[in-house]
Amino acid sequence: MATTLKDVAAYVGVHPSTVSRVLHGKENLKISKKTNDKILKAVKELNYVPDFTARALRMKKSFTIGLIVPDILNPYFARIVRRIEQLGFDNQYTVIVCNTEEDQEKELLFLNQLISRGVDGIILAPVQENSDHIVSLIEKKTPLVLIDRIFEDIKVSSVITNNAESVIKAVSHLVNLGHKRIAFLRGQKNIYTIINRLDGYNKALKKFKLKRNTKYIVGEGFEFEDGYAATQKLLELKPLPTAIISSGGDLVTLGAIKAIKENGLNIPKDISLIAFFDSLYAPFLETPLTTISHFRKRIGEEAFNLLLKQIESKRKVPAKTVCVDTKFEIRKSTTKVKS
Amino acid sequence: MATTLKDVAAYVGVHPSTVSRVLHGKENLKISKKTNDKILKAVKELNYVPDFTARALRMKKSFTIGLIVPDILNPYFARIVRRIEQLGFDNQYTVIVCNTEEDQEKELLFLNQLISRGVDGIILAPVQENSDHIVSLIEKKTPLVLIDRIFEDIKVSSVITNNAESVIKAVSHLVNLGHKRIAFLRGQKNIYTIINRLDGYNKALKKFKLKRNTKYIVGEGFEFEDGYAATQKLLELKPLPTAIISSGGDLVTLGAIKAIKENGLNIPKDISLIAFFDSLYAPFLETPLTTISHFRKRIGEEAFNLLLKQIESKRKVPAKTVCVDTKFEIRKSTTKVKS
DNA sequence: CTGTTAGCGCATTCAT
DNA sequence: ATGAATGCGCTAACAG
Repeated sequence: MATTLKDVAAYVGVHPSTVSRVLHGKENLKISKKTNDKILKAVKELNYVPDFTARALRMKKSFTIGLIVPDILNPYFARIVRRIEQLGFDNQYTVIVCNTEEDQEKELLFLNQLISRGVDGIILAPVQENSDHIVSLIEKKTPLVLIDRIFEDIKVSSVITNNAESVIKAVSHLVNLGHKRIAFLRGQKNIYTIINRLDGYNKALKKFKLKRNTKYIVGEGFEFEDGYAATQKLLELKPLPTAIISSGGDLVTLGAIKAIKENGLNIPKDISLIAFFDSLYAPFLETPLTTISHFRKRIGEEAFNLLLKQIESKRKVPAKTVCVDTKFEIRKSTTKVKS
Repeated sequence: MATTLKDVAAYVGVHPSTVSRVLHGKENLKISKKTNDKILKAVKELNYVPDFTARALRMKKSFTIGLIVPDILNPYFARIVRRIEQLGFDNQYTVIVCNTEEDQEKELLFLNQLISRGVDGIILAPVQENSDHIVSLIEKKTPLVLIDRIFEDIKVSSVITNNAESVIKAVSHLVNLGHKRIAFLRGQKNIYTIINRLDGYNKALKKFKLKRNTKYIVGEGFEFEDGYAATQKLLELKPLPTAIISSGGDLVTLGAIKAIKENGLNIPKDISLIAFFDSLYAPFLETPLTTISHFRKRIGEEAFNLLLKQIESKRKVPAKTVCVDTKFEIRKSTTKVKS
């Protein structure tokens, strides 16, 4: 049995409430130095640790936040999660991380679990098949911050990245190298991020007056195998694309690389590759990758701060969307088009 | 305000305790189907979600476990964490993940935080500078499982891997390729895992009658830069080693690769490399790596099960140490020694 | 079968 | 400056 407030109080010979007051000591005006010291000493001696559960129940504040992401194995989310945990630690918040694996049902389950545990707020990268539960969360005034993926018709604080612009920059780079047939490996479908990247792709085609070939847009999933399969399909096409932009993240890109290699093609000699890629392995790959990467720590920080503001402010904080830039790094996977 | 048991009870016209019973329905023998249904219906209608905090306080059981690892960005731990979270989810436990960053003080802080939050048990990959807090944890009978790193003089359930044997296998492979000057890039010092790997290295040298050169044993840290610096030092040595075994994990190995490249050396032509490496990028690197990797999911499972057994058993469960095998995969980073 | 009572450990309001 | 009383939401022991 752990020692409680009551134990400490009995030990010193005061009332539990006095001990409680000393421990929080907002207005020290109201406690005699003598008992204060005695209590502090007793706390040490008895090795008293406050019971967070009881406190949470009483104060209706758990000093816990929930963080729901698709998958912590994804280096993109891993880094964001790490940063948020760090900031949580610094600010006395515990963070509970949940992995949806892009499963909408799990997201809902986790959300309820977190609510039931009385978290003070939630940071969520939603699966985006459905948004009803998110709306109802907002209605209940649960502090909430969306990352990466937002619903354009729902007003809520969020942190996103400038996906469209990143792709335009990438296409521009390829165009400068003489590429005209640029394929787009979408990765997952129907996700805000991907939709925007695709949007950037389309805009770029228009801007640089390139012909749009629907067959050059492939990919439905976010796993290694999805990238592999989609790229396979791509490489069976008649006029082969001379470049691919992989927007599905690290795993999808790895799958794409495997497919390209298996088709006896060389990166970048036969085909150039630009990828949304966040792991630090990019420079060490067989062909060091030209990448679009994220300032992941920054994203974590923005999200945490946005949430903390909501939690700690008594009044409703107006929704705010922060957009974080991406980083374009040219390495060896892009080169001039074969003439 | 969320709806409570009381609200539901009032709505139906029964006593709160009845609602509670229905919701847990152990022995349904004791509740009339009629009220049961009425209550269930009310729960739905009022969208009642039980308050975990209150329940935890009352039952002295939080359905939460703590998981403390050095760093979730490390693919080794990331996968283990993911698996444990998954199993937690399946078993109705929430898991709180903490990253020590190899900081002993942080470990202690996290431990106290977890205790204070009333976790039902803890899985810990300790920093291993100190073990007092772990001993006192055991004395308090907190269910505990150590992973990866254990203290030989402390009896507690744990999951480890057969480090020494893995290295012997690696050395054997190199010896078969004709290598005689094999260096050992330790990575971090004074960690159970590393000590054992080094031990395996020494045993292997003896077994294969290779001369031991203290200068061939380098490395003190677990970061990219540590691997880079240690390898630099190694490559300044007079008779260059013909092979390196990197025992410091993914980041250290990446650092080593960078150093080797910068010295104008080729893997494996000039120098062979075997690494403890767990990310799935290994086959995609410039030189696909010959690796010793872990069955990380398995490790997570063993740890979780060991913990769950302790948590759910009423009587003390005898400490048990599970050893999980490693996987040796030969790729392109090892070859016959130059003659 | 169901209501009553009690209390987990704490913070807080009201006394004094 | 401190004690007493109350209750957060829930479960469990005991009645009936």
